[in-house]
Amino acid sequence: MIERHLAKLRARDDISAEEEEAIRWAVADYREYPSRKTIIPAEQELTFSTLLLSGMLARFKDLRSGGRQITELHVAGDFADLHSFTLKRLDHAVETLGPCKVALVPHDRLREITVRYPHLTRVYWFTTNLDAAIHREWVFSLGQRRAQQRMAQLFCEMHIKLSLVGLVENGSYDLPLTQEELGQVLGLTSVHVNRTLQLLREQGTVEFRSGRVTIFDVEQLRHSAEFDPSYLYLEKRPR
Amino acid sequence: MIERHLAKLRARDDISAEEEEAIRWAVADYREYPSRKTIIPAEQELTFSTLLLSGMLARFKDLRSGGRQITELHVAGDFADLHSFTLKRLDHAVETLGPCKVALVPHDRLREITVRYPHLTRVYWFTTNLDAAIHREWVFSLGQRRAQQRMAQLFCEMHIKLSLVGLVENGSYDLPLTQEELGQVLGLTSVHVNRTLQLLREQGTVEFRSGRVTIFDVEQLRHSAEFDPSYLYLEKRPR
DNA sequence: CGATTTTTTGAACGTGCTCAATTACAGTGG
DNA sequence: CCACTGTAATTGAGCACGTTCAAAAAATCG
Repeated sequence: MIERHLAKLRARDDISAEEEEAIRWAVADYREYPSRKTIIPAEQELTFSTLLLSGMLARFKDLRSGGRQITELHVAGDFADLHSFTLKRLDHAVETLGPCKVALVPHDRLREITVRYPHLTRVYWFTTNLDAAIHREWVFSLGQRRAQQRMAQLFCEMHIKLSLVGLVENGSYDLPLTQEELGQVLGLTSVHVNRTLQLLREQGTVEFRSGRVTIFDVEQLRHSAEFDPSYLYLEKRPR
Repeated sequence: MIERHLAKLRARDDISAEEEEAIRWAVADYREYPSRKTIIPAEQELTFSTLLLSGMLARFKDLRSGGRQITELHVAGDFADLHSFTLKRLDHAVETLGPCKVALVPHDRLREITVRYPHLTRVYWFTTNLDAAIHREWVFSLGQRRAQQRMAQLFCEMHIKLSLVGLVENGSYDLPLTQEELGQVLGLTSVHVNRTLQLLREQGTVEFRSGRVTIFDVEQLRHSAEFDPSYLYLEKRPR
């Protein structure tokens, strides 16, 4: 069940058999959720972290006056809230974007890992730092890129994240978002998302239809977004 | 020299005398830099992290086609790049916003801390997760708030961060940025920054002049930005 | 004091938003 | 199988926030 998670970790560093065993030991329970369900409310005291096994999750923050911003999209193999281990509560909520299976990892087992497995601790620390790097890229994107580039950048990012866990079939992958929600990721209205999607479609580089992205020309797409994957830290090295 | 750093840590959790000793041991060297100098270039292999003792630092990313986005502002007591310990290189650069004094902490000493001081490790892990929470708030702000709210939110955030290390004098603090750079933080042009500053000034809630922010009405300012400091995790509790 | 940077102002423009209506689509029950 | 319902996608028109370009005024620094 946690194979995708291990694949993600092993793409960045070696994980020993003993460490793998520790990870398996840390999982206390499994759970399934239906689509569009808030599985972690903001500000709530948490005693375990949630590891996504299949499906997709969104972290989001709401403005009292109506707006919603999605701050990260999680794919199978990601910890949705490993950071809740040190934060104890979250400044955002997490909801499912489709049916999801998750594994629950109690914080006291994570604490045990920090005591007994320093290297594994550093690897997990790395993964939260990777989330932060993705946040920075989104800050960059929202601040400096216009709608078209912004959307292209997102499609490139998801393409790589999903590739790592084997969920891309020749340039095509599931992204179970409505245009409204895509707008909540990109800081755009659904109307403008619709118009921007049409432009990209006409250019023939990428298409988004009924929750599925199809990239026709990766090079062109990356070029148009000035996409540089270095912030995804794809190289494997000792942490 | 590292008193401000300890103050910041101790605002969120207890740090024992032994842990304090470990932190002092971890500092290998001190350095000073002039204003407007890039002290950590992007993508470079790093073997130590930089702890800011005095002055202010900015993390930023450049777009090939010209734009620059500042992704975080660091104040005295912050580690500017503790995340480089696990990332090994950074996806952004760091520059001084005025004369700065820093302490250098070699990564191998941080590694030693992860082996010998699990609790201190969790505290440091927490601080990088706090950086990520600040990134999320910026993503939220750039995506959902308009210029005026966005600027108000930034002034509120810096007010709190600087308060924690005693650098606010009745609602007034140094923010050594030009309006151009403030625009690079907020995703706005310098022209619009100027006009937005005038609006805020006319409303009498806050003023920004020659690198210094003066807040006349904190409540009003927070209200106008829908500012909620929960993302700064100001409560002290065991990590 | 002169040189340079920063702030400020004006005017035209454009990207993206708002509001509102229409069309397409998916799921449901008869 | 089709009408019915609700959600999602699409289109249009007008508007506003923020940009661009350019110039002037003010502040800062040797």
